[in-house]
Amino acid sequence: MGRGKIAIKRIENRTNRQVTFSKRRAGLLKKTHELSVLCDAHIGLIIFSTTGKLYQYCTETTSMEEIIRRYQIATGMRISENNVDPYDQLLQLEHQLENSVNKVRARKFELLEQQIDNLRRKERMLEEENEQMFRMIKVDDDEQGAAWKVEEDSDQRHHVQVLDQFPFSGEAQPSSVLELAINPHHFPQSSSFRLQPAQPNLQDFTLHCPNYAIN
Amino acid sequence: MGRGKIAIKRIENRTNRQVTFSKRRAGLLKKTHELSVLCDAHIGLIIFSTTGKLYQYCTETTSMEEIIRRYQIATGMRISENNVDPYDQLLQLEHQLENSVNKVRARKFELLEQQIDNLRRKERMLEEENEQMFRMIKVDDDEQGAAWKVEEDSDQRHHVQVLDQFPFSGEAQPSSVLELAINPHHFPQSSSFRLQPAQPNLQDFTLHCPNYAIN
DNA sequence: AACTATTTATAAGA
DNA sequence: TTCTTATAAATAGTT
Repeated sequence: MGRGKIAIKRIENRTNRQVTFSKRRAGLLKKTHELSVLCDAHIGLIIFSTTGKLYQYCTETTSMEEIIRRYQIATGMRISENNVDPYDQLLQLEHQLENSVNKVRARKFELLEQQIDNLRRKERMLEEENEQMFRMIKVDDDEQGAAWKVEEDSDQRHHVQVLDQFPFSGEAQPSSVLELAINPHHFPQSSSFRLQPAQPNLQDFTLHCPNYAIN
Repeated sequence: MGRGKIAIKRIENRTNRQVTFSKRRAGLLKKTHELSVLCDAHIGLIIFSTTGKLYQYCTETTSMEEIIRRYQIATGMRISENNVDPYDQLLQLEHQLENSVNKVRARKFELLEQQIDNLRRKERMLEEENEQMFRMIKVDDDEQGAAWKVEEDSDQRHHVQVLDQFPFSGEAQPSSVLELAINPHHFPQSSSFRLQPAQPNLQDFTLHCPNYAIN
């Protein structure tokens, strides 16, 4: 329609394209409006020019938001599929943060459990030590008049020192909380306390002092 | 354009309207496509018929999602304004769940801290008890030949029993994890262990056995 | 932006 | 619906 017929393909002449865009855009908006009014249809038309400028038409009795919402419902379009730039980036960031927080939490929990384990072990040790001493006292009571001798070169408070040196794994805190997420094995299990040092000492002590007396 | 001219107002004749809708809809889609191709524009066209049927056109090199996203960015259309029904409900649910999870986590952490506190207290008690007994043995060693007498009616293992009875606050588990969020004071602090029972017993024991001897 | 020859769209009828 | 066709409308190229 015009002085000549044109093929439907991109107009390479810049000015020509711009002019045609203006004319046809107006025509399209007019026809959109006519269809909307004549046929009582809800129409949304969004046009972005090559330069990025926005032109739109929307049926009077509704809004573009309403039409988009209806469109999304009708097509089952997922919320995340639009707003990719600002929303998806936030979503990704959220996931990353969540991931980090979970790692921190897991590590924190691990440390607490280690602490509890260490305390439990220490407790058991102290109880056994305690009981052994009570047994010693009891035996002495039974074997009236018997006595023992503490070797002078043995350190009577060795057991206390051992406990004080107790290298509680997990009780030392990492310099930064973020390290927990970055290096979840900040405190390797191999550095955990081992029971051996304390018990043999107590055993030794007991073996070397087999006899004692209470008056 | 046609045999006669028509006014741009809703076509009341149902059949006529339907026919016009079909014809003009096709024309609009064609013209939309032509504008898009000729002028290299990004166009999205959404049409809902009176009966609610969806027709759409979208420039080939893009997607309706992309156009809607661009439109939302260009107009500053807020995300929450569309998808109010399904999205906001999910958002609220998410917030509620998050809130509950945080309460559960807080309560869990509280329980762990209580456990650690209890173990610490028990540890301190055992160490003191232990040290006292060592002091007794040491004194005996210094006062060579001296002896003590354990009263037969006192329970030598009382200290162990006290520890076994230790009512660790927080170690009993609530029946359901959800209870933690609902009732954060499931285990009141008032039911926590108190130190008094153990120490006096040991003091008593020590006082009653001031003298002992080691051979 | 206005003009206008032509093409295209479509209203009404079949 | 679809086809036909007279006619209205749109618009390409020109000014």
